[in-house]
Amino acid sequence: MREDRYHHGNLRRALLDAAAAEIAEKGPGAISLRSIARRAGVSHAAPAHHFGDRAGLLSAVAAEGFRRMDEAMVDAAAGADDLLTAVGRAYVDFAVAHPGEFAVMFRRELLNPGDSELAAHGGATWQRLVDGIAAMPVEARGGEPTEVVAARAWSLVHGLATLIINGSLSADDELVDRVLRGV
Amino acid sequence: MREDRYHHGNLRRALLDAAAAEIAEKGPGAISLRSIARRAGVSHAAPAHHFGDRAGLLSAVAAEGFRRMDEAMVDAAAGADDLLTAVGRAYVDFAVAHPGEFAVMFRRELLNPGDSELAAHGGATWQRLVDGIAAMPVEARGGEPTEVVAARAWSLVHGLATLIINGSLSADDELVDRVLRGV
DNA sequence: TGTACATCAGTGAACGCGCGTTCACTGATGTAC
DNA sequence: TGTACATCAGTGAACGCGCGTTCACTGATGTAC
Repeated sequence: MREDRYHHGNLRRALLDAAAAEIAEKGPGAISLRSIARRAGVSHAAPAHHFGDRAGLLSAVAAEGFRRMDEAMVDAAAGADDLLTAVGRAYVDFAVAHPGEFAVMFRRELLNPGDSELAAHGGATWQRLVDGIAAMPVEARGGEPTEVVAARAWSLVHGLATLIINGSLSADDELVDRVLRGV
Repeated sequence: MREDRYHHGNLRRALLDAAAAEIAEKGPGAISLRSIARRAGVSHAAPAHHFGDRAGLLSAVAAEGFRRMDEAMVDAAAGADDLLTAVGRAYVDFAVAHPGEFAVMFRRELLNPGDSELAAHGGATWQRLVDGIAAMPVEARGGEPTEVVAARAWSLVHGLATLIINGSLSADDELVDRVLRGV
């Protein structure tokens, strides 16, 4: 695909990638429509065609993040013997591998409240977690209610991912495994 | 204390409070030296006297956050029977009560790398956690190494606090308690 | 196969705005004598 | 107690810059005939 054509051909995709990379490098605050246009090598007005405004762009980044993370978790769950650990591991791995997306996925104040794609994907992940735990035998979850086990599992993986990304904890594979397994 | 004097008397304090409130409302990205000057009711150039620039202001907010959180955790530890839960609870409670400070404390890209006060306070909290766990009897931590237990405890409280603040989990007192206790 | 036309993606100049920074200043405070 | 002076905290006008947004435009593509 030529790079210097008038019609880019896949500009939306290129802008999303540029945005994720920029966020990963400098945080969501440093991003602007103009900065990602520069990064993608197009005119400063082009991003508005695809996303409308900053919130629209970030919402698209977040929605794609949810979609991909959900996908990774479903893949990890397929055929795993320790389901909760496998899915948790997929959560942490995705976040560490895609820090740009992860950095905006849970930042409501940066996103479009009405974005339907975002709402759909965001809710699905939590529901999948709750369903998985509800399906576990009662003794496997120490007799605790689903809600408590789910909140604890989510908190653990979310905190671990966050602390690794911001450099507070090392990304060491074995440490991650032991932290998740021991619960 | 008069409010309309030429010399404010406690402007640094007032600016820090204004910054924390503004961050809690709109996130760290929305903050500027000018916006907190407006909020504090002083001229737009005044904040530069105290903090130099944006990073200096946010570093001061973060440093004070660490100092206060550390204080709260020390208080909680005094005389608690279940030390880890009490300290973890203090961590979550502080974060939920001070979302503005918490939102910048772990965001290295927003802070001054060389800020000595910040470095001192940031390291102290983690060290206190590690020391506390190292002092626990081996059987109380399931024979796991201090490092793993500490990383898990930190991940859990950090994730729980983050998810409550961004609205993903409810701030319900009993849920928090059960999530922390059951580990 | 060719031609005409509608549609769409991206351009580039222009605008007004809030920002950080600079700088000469003014008002208040503290200290020396 | 009074006076002079240094220091410090905060002011307000001015600047250049990057931003989002608008808008008339141009170039490419797809479709009807």
